[in-house]
Amino acid sequence: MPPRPLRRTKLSDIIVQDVKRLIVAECLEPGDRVPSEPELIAQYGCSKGTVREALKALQVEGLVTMRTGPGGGAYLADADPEPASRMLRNFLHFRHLDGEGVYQIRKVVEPELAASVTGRLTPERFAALEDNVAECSRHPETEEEQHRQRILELEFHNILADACPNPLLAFIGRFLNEMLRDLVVLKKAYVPERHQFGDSNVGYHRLLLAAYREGDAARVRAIMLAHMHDAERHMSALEGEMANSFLLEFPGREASRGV
Amino acid sequence: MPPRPLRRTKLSDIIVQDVKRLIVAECLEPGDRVPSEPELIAQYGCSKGTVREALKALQVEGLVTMRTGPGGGAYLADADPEPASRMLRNFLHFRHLDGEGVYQIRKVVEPELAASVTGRLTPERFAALEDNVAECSRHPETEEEQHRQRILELEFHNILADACPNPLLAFIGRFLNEMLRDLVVLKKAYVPERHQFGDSNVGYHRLLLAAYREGDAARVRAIMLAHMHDAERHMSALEGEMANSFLLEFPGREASRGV
DNA sequence: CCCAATTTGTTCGTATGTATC
DNA sequence: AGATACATACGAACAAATTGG
Repeated sequence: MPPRPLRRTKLSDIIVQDVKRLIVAECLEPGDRVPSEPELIAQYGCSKGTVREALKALQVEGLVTMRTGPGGGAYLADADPEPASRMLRNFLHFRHLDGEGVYQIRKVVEPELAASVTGRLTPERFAALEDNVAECSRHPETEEEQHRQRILELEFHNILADACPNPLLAFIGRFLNEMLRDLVVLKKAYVPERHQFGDSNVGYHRLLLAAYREGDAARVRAIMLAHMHDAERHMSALEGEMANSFLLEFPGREASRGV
Repeated sequence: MPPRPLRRTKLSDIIVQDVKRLIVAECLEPGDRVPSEPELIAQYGCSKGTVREALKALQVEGLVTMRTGPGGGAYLADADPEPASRMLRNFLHFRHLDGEGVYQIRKVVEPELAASVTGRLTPERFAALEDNVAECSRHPETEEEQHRQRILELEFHNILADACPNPLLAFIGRFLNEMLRDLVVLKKAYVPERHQFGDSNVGYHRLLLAAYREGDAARVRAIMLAHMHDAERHMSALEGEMANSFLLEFPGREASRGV
């Protein structure tokens, strides 16, 4: 008989790993059922609290969602970049990443991303891009509206990311936009006289649309590169250091889902 | 008066958010104490299980580590890219990312990363790079050793990432290497006759070292770009589709910590 | 509309392992 | 070695949410 069970690895962690193995072994897809609380309790002969911790971990990792009621339980969540994005912000909270750092990456990523979606823009996305440009072209009446336009300008790049067939490249692009968005939102020392920044951005966006219509990937890449250099210049003139509170959720962040 | 307390958001999630707010408000750093189980129980007037779930969530997010015994409790973990990396793999498990996709990003990220560390390599890192090249130059006796050399070749790029002052750029570089590493580890259909791939890689690494010694960032960038194009060529000839089991932990993955 | 079944969410009490003093 | 403080784990119960009759 085993006098000491001697588990050095916590049981809940084992359950987490086993469920992950189950997911890949059974080729489960989003929406499929994974073992529920009672099932896991029976399978591992442990208490409710233990399996709840395991399910909580899977939940935080964005792999499952829990539903109450009959037919409820744990279900495989559909792929969501949010958990990865959140963890990456957690990580960066303890490092210092400034606007310069964001643009160092943006200058190489955005041109590649933009060029790669040439000829892949659906009419819907084209319309969304044109709507975005139109919305950003209006002269802002209030300072708040100007603020909103800045965020909308970033949405232009998110639409391009949505069209990008490379999921990792799209993720990186969206994440960079998110970083810049937080910076804009946080920026109290917002300088109104710099609305020429917005004009400059919209100008580049218009050039990009023209290049997309002609399907000229090389020109798209060149325009986007120039756009990034220009934006970096405006940005570095504006801000000192990027605010380091990536741990927090800001109002309106969840609004950037989809489109 | 409120007849129904009506918590629509789960209490454990509120605790998680509050603790995060506390971390940024108090400017806590890795190693600092965060409220322990009994403290949170008293503060929120809830049960153990609830605060345990909250702490579990913070643990999965890589923000805290738990210690037992007197003076134990929850402590702020030092910044670790692993949780973000894990979540990103979770996300990509449900998308399809192939070798081509990895190299699309690698071709723009690695040259930028490599160029940015020019003049920033400490003697220790220089020695590590030279050791790496020496180790990879030895003619592999067994197939297993050849396999190990491939992984070591990726380590060359990780050393460069360690020297990169941009934390996000470094993370992306390391993550791409991790993806390729999993591909190499998984690759059963490993083709031994392609050991010229290794020779090619080591050749580029030697050229990079020479350019670093001269502090020529432009040449570093050019060499790395050529290196990536060459590696992509070898890679795409080798593999069909990248294995999609990023959820799992592979043996030896934890060995990639540091250096 | 209510009632009943099902499943998660939460609480209390208790016991055990483990590290510190 | 013993006492303390903390996480870890178990079990039984109740509350809340959801579904279907």
